[in-house]
Amino acid sequence: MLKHPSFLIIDGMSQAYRAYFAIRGLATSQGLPTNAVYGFALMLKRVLDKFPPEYICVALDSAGPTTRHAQYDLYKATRTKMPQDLADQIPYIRRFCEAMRIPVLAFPGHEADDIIGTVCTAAVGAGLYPLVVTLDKDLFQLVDTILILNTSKDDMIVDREKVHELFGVAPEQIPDLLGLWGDASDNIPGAPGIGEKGARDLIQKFGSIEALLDRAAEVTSAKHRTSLIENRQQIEMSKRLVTIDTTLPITVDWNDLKFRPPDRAALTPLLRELEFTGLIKEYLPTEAGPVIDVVQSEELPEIRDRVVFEIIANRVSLWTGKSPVVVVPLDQRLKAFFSDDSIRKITYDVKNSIARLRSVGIELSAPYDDPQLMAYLLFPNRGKYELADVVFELAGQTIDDVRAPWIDRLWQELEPKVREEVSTAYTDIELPLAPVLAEMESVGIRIDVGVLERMSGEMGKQLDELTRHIYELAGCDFNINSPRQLGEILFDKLNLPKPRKLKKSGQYSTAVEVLEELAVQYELPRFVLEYRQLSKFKSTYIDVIPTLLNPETGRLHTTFNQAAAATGRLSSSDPNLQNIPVRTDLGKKIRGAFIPEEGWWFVAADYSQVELRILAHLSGDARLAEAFAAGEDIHRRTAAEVLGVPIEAVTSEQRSRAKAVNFGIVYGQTPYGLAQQLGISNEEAADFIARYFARYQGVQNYIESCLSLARDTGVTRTLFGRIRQHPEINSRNGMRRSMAERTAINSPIQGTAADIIKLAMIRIAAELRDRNLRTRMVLQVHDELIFEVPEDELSVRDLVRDRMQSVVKLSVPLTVDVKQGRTWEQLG
DNA sequence: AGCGCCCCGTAC
DNA sequence: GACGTACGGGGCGCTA
Repeated sequence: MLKHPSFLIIDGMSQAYRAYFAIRGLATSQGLPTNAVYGFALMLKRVLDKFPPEYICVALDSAGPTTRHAQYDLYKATRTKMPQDLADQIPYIRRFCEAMRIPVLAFPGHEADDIIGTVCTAAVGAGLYPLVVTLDKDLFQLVDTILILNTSKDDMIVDREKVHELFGVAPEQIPDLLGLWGDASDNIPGAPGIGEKGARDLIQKFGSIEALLDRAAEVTSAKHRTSLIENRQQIEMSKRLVTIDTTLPITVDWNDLKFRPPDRAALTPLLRELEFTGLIKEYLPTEAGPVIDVVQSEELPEIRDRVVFEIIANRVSLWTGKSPVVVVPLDQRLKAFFSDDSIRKITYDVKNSIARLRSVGIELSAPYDDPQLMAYLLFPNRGKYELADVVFELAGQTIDDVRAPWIDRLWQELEPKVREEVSTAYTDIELPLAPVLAEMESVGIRIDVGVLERMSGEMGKQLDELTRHIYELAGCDFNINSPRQLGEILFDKLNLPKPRKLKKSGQYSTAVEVLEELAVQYELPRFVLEYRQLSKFKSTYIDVIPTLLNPETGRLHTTFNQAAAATGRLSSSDPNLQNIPVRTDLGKKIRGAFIPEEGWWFVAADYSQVELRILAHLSGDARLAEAFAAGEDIHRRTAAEVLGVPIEAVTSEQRSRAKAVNFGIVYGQTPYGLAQQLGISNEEAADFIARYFARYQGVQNYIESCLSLARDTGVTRTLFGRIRQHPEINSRNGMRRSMAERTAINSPIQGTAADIIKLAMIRIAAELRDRNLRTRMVLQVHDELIFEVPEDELSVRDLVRDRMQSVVKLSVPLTVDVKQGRTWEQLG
């Protein structure tokens, strides 16, 4: 990813500050505070190891007023003075840089930002690629000229796309954004009443502060419009203040900035003086050889039958079982290695590795293994499967930058267990699914951004209006988004009938059931309910999705998390496309923004009642199986059975109650839960459930045997052997025990459904490929697959239905409904 | 400022 | 307390 020759610039002040606050209490035995120097040195080592540059410098502020103070006498006026024990460490940071032979650039009257801007501009002119280590938002305006490395965010590299993702605007619009937003730490006022969100919306719409001020009359929010008109000069000045000057009168001799090895004679005593004994080893290794060699791929060391690989940025780390870890560029020369079927390739997070390899035209060939998927299958309750977490849990070790040997160690430990415990789920489901998911993520889904933008504008207006009404009815302004403030207004100020209090916070609940009940009688909660829905949809979907689009293709690329849900389901994030609204009209409108390629179709195929069918299969309940075999409306049939009425006589009310019971059974429902759901008494609910079990005794017996097995073994399994532990199944704490019982009932059912659709995805993906079809799978929503299909391939509807239905043979039929449409909405 | 927890709400 | 699985936004307190 990084281009060479690279030029590394450390924003010394921001790094010193960060280290100072992040590390507390570090000092030498003499009492000299060293936390900032230490943090700085640690950061530098990490950065140099990971991104060894050709040129390097550190930029520092100088004491005294700068050109910005001349423009604005209150510049940084509110900033508290640098703490003395940090100021005392700055000379040591300078000495440290000197010993490292890294030039320090600082010029009286000029800020580090402007120095960085000027030097980087010159560097680009000299054919270098600057990488700036900083936390300062201002510098993001230079991205493209530079890349930014954020060491406190897992070494995130910020490029143009990332700036867009973080701020919603292009790098060159950052001064406009900050000019409106202001910057409290530098005492830059910005536009009063316009915060981060407001500023972003306005800049996205108008492009720049100049255009915005010219066309202020077009601004829809009255608050924003007034602020813009009244504070014109202040806003223009704010923009000037946050704009980085790239034209300082500095000349750079690139020979001085060449990256050189440290001056050992100076560095050793300095590190001793600072008592950084650990760092002496890091910076001045005495061991025979380096741990990491950078070599060309022709020089790969002798390979054994398995090789661990990891791809970071544009480098591939390879580990063959003994030092060194070899680091090679990610390019076509590795093709032979990755397609060699005599080598077992081991990588952590194989979906990601496959995607990275495909980006350079390499396909990962079997055999391969992924200890992350192994850990997920063996311990699905963990929730997090970052390498560091898993190593810590399994080996109790804290890992460092050299990760490949840890991956190997995990593989050695987990591989036999996986083969013993969850072989089918691993070999036949998760491993072959990874390349399918990688492909789906890379394909993405097309978005009609105009639909969302129009909705956003309209909803913004409605929200402004609702806000006005709500404030009026409340008799004061407050934050409607704050459940606490809302609760106080409704129940303390206005004395509406008080609801239950929440268990963790003791606050009044303002959940939808509570507000709906109040809404029968009062106006305010009605408005709040409307506000809630608008604001939820706008902030979660409508305003977020456009910021996540690939700017070149206009497509949206979610991440399908393969090691996340304890039951074996996938999850989706950034954005979560598995919870796009579907029920309300507004939700449908959002789905209308998801579109296939011009002239193509969406085809959706969903399993009908898959969890109840699985329950029928797993339980062997004859009555339930019979209903499915007969192709009956299952909820209607349940109502008829439970209420003892003919199926034709079931009312829609009765059917909907039966539906709630059917769902409840799958979730391990209690009478109380059902009563809440249906608004009936606990006794009625208990009676309903009892009648259900009397009619469906196979289901009752299944649940009992499932619990009994869980109590004995501590685990449950799906039809394909996917395991889940239930450690609290025998807990003496009743609440925890009940929770464990519910998960023990639900997991085999939900997990089997997950296994089935995953198998179908693998089969369908293989078939689409083998038949050279252009149709592509774009989404999975637990029991539904969505495809993007060219007009002349619409016959894949039959293929998809058939493969989904036949992927596993159950004692009841699996049926799949297929629909097609020109938007996602039309698939509903 | 960044993180984690809480409340709330969306999906299946 | 009270029906399973997720993700995520905003509020808010804590910490650094």
